[in-house]
Amino acid sequence: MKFKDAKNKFIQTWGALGSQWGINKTMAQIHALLMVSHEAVSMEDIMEELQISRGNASMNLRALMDWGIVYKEYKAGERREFFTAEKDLDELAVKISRERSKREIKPALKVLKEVSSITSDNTPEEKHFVDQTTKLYDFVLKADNVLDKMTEYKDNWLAKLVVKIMK
Amino acid sequence: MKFKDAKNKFIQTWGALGSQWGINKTMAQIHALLMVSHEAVSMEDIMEELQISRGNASMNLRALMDWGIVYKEYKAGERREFFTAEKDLDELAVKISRERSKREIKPALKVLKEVSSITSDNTPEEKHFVDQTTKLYDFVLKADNVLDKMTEYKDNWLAKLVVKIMK
DNA sequence: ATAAACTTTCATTTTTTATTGAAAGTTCGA
DNA sequence: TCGAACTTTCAATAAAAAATGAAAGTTTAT
Repeated sequence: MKFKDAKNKFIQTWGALGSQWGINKTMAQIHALLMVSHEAVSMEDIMEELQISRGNASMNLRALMDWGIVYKEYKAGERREFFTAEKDLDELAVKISRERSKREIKPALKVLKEVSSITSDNTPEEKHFVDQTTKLYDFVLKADNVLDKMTEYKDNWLAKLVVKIMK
Repeated sequence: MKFKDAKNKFIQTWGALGSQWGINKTMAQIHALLMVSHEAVSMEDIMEELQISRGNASMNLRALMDWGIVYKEYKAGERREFFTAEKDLDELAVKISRERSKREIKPALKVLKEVSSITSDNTPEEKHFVDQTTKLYDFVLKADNVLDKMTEYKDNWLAKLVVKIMK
């Protein structure tokens, strides 16, 4: 396979993977493109390479920057802006985890806590509801914490996590 | 909050969370409904409770069964089928992880391996591409394995994982 | 073997989500 | 302070995904 084909295949695959995980295809593709780009890329070049409109490029770049995984870069003597992706994969994992936790998990936890706190009439149905949502709350909270620690400690996560949990 | 409201809120929230993670809303809602249902529920009741069509219910129940997290149940003397969800959250996590790995991660890994194996002309651009995709392959492979072990060992995952990795 | 009771399928329609592109906004140099 | 070079916004449009519902399929009791 030639470089150009490989690059394209990578971008397409990353885009498809993104969709399956609730990230829009173009956003994932831009990210893919920047990840494997040696140097910062201009918006014009992103539009050209991915065959997308200016507005689409602008909005998705903004979203990626909001996620903290793409950065603007300025080149001396150049008016336009260039973009690079976070290329350190540990760092990338940390940022994605943090954002998803903040945006999705934490709000879900809040609701779980709320709904599991109804004062039950103690019909078997209600008891089961309270029991199940309470378990779910505990489970999600625990998972969220583990993920938080794992990413916080990066490479070292296993050792440090053991210490943290043991003590 | 009353039971009915709490139940509804839970179903809506679970559905929204599903969408954000690439699972269709109705599928997640049916799953939510079954999770907090004391007893197995008929298709008719699911349709009624979620206000969805027969076709929709049928297709999403099928999908949930394909994921291995919803089961058919037959009641003595009843013609129609009833459905229940996997309620053990560890088991649920295992099944979801396994399926996502099989359906999404493994195919992505295959592509990553493929594109990182191009014979580079050694332009800096190509070198960076190969380098980055190789790192990504290693990273995803490692993450996939950790998740696999974590879910395989369930409760005990930390202790066993330490043993596994140490030796 | 038939029909009632139920489920699945899938072409069509609806809803949701993403994209476009042109107008408005911004920044910078002269 | 003007205008060129660039970016952002957002109403309109397009594309993708999900839902409908009626016909076809299946199962079971008689």
